Amino acid sequence: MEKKVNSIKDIAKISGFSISTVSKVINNKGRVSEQNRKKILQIVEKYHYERNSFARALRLQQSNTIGIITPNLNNSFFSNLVENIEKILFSNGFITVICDTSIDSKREGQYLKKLKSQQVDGLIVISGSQTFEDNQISNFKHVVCIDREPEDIQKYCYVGSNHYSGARIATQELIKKGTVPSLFMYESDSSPIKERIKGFRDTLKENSLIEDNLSLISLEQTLDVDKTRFKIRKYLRSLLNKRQGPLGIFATSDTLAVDILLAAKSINLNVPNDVRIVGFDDAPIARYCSPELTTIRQNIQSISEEAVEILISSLQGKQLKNRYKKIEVELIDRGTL
Amino acid sequence: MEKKVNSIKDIAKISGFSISTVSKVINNKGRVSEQNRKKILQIVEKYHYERNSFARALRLQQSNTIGIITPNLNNSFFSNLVENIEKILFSNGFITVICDTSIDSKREGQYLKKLKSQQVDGLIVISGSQTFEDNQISNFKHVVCIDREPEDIQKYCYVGSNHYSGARIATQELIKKGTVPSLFMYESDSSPIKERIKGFRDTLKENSLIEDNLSLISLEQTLDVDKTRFKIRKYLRSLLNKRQGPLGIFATSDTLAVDILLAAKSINLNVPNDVRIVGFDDAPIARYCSPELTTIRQNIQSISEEAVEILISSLQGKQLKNRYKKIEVELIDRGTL
DNA sequence: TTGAAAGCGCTAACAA
DNA sequence: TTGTTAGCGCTTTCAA
Repeated sequence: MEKKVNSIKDIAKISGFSISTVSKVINNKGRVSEQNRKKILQIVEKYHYERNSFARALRLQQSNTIGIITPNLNNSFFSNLVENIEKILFSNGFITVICDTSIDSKREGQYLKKLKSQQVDGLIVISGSQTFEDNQISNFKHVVCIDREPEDIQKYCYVGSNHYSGARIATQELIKKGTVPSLFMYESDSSPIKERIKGFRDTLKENSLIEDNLSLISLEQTLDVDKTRFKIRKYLRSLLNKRQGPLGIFATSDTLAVDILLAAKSINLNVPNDVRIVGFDDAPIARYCSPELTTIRQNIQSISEEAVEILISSLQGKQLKNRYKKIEVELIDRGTL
Repeated sequence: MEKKVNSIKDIAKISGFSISTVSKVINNKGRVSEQNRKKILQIVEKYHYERNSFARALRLQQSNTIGIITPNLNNSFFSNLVENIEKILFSNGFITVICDTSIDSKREGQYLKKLKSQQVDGLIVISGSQTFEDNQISNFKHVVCIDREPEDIQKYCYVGSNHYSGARIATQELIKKGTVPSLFMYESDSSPIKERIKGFRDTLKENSLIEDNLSLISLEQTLDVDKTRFKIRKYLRSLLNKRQGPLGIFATSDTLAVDILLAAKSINLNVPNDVRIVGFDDAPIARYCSPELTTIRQNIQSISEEAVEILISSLQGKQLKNRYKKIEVELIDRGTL
């Protein structure tokens, strides 16, 4: 039987050429006579030689590996993003290491450390901490942040949806339908949420609508489903007392929107007659409720593509014309408006 | 400013010890005086030194990397599994490379190749092809399959839910509620589906219920949501004609179950009065419909833990007592039964 | 207890 | 056009 071949040295020995000649052939670099190239290639084939990527990475000081930091994979927005990015990177010859931090900055730190020692070539950070532990992230030369803007926006590249415009569209539509909209959100001071709040407020103002204590409703993120819906019902009742005509609600996520929808139904409110709802994301769940959810769609495909493009440009040392990119969103009008 | 430290050599220089002493400290191996150990550790800390894993992998001929092959990340069952496994592996010191095949065996092949040249130590295959291209998977010494049983069950380790028992429970409950159950499924000949069908049929038989042409309803997987629901409505109407009393439906996934729920509502059928439904998985969506879905919960946590445990044992060369493990499922009774 | 040095497989600068 | 060789950062054997 053919003996095990695992190094370029073995190939060199078998073929009778030197290591460097073989290396040139394998990497299609430098000049080797056509004849010898073929000979060597044949032997490579025959013995199923595969170059050792560690030795290569060690030598080249680059790994062809990209790290993705994600808060979790339970959320369809994140998992979709990760899925897309991973595919695009793979087709560009990169291996992806996915790090699920569970929104735990300690874990995030551990991952960053590991990624460092893995010497990833670049980093994609989805909705990461605003500021990183020990500023560990500055250890990485090529970083693209997605969704949540990093504090030091000069330093890192960024791609995200135009949350401001999304919020404006949603709010405007709700007003058009004759409601005085409220915004329902989970407690958060992330940049996307801030932008949405701003878009919401600006639109209210432009329409000469006055904010009151029921305009912005902020729910604790820790609550379980039942408690969340219980709270929502309470708010809905208050709103019913205070507002004329149908209620208008802009929810900052589709899951929250569906929670509201379900809460409304449970107190015999009809959607959209009594309550009009616009969500955010266009998550799969938007089509799995009844009526189907009207929502602002984030273009995950574009976000992924842009992020990878920027990252690869950065990796190639290209001058980046666009370090900061906002992707447009779109109203998907279904049954809750 | 502290100058950049990236090798054990730097640490050696700074600390005044030799490379090998530093190495011993870092790896907690060999004997080093307590005093010096502390000194070195301090410097390691201070300079945020992380050892280069390529050099290590090259030297040790092992990567501490595990590959996960998954059909996709859109499905909460898979993404949950991946998330859990990744976490457990990470806490065991492994890096995970996640490969999303989109159920495309060509992509699967490419990934397997890449993983091979990355020299992953082991492989976890979630719901992979029954048989692999070119039998590439036999290139890997340590493989654990999850969910879908590999053809050559002798060769690979396996962990999955007890689908048979899950189907039996669901069917039995439906019968208890006075229905003559039908099973709704997507076309598939994967082992989990086969087992569920068998469980369903066996339970029917034991209850002296005769199968007819509406007992097993198989939907094309390619259909979009609207078409799927359209078909479901058709089947529902046929069932209404043929069956006495409330309809009983066991759906092989929660998404499908919710499709059925929505289709039923859209033709003014009340759930659970007119139609009783049991799903499978206990996906998040089960709590985002109304009424909330009664379903068979797969214990993703246990599956993940078992799979990793088996993989690690295999990696450590331990004799495996259990190469084939079925995890029990559980009925979660909510509002659709 | 500590250190010197070989060598994992690779690439690339340089020599022939 | 081809070959020799240094060295990437690490672990480990063996000597001091």
